[in-house]
Amino acid sequence: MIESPDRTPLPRDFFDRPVLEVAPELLGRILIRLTADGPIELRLTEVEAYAGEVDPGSHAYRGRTARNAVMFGPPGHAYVYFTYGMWHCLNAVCGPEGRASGVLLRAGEIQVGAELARKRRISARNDRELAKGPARLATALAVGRDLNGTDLCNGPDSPLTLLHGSPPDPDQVRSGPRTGVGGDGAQHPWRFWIADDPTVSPYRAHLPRRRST
DNA sequence: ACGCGGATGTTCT
DNA sequence: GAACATCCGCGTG
Repeated sequence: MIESPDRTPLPRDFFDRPVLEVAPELLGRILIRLTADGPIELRLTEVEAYAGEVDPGSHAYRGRTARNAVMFGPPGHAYVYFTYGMWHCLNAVCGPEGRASGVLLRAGEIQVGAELARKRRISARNDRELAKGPARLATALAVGRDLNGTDLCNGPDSPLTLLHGSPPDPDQVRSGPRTGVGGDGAQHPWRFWIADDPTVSPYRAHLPRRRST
């Protein structure tokens, strides 16, 4: 028997908990993005936890700024940031309010609207690569800074919503060091993914870039 | 398969 | 002025 996925939205209470509890439980959840051309739905397969002001890897480590303000607000909202001059990444803010923690949504499987995602991800060589990586995920789902602060718990009429979906068996959840995080934030195994899932992005260690001229 | 450098612009020191 | 929660294309093996 296959149980059909639960298509009700995750309640705010789900996010209003310590981020290390929430992050692994986001695996298997359904992210719905409503675009003008139609809906895109993605099943989350890889996430990373960022623990706020106590976490050297977090954008909130040095306190509140204009960019990270949403992380300091109520849980269950989208924190979208722009990086490397080209890319956007999407987080789900967790609780309690003021803790400035969040979960980076790193990868997933596009289940609905793949034809829409392909238009934005021309370089993807197959559908498994459409959302294999945090910036690819945001690109595939047309997530930009305009969605920063969006309430993820509003229901399916919202531009961005997280549904209960079908969490994997706990035996299938893996964890390891976060990708692209260096320094004192590198050691914690705060990256979570579904075992053997082909849409999970490859691990890359943090590389200090040599400065060019 | 894997490693490297360039792209690009916002944010913070 | 440097770093950046990244990705892509091209080189080598």
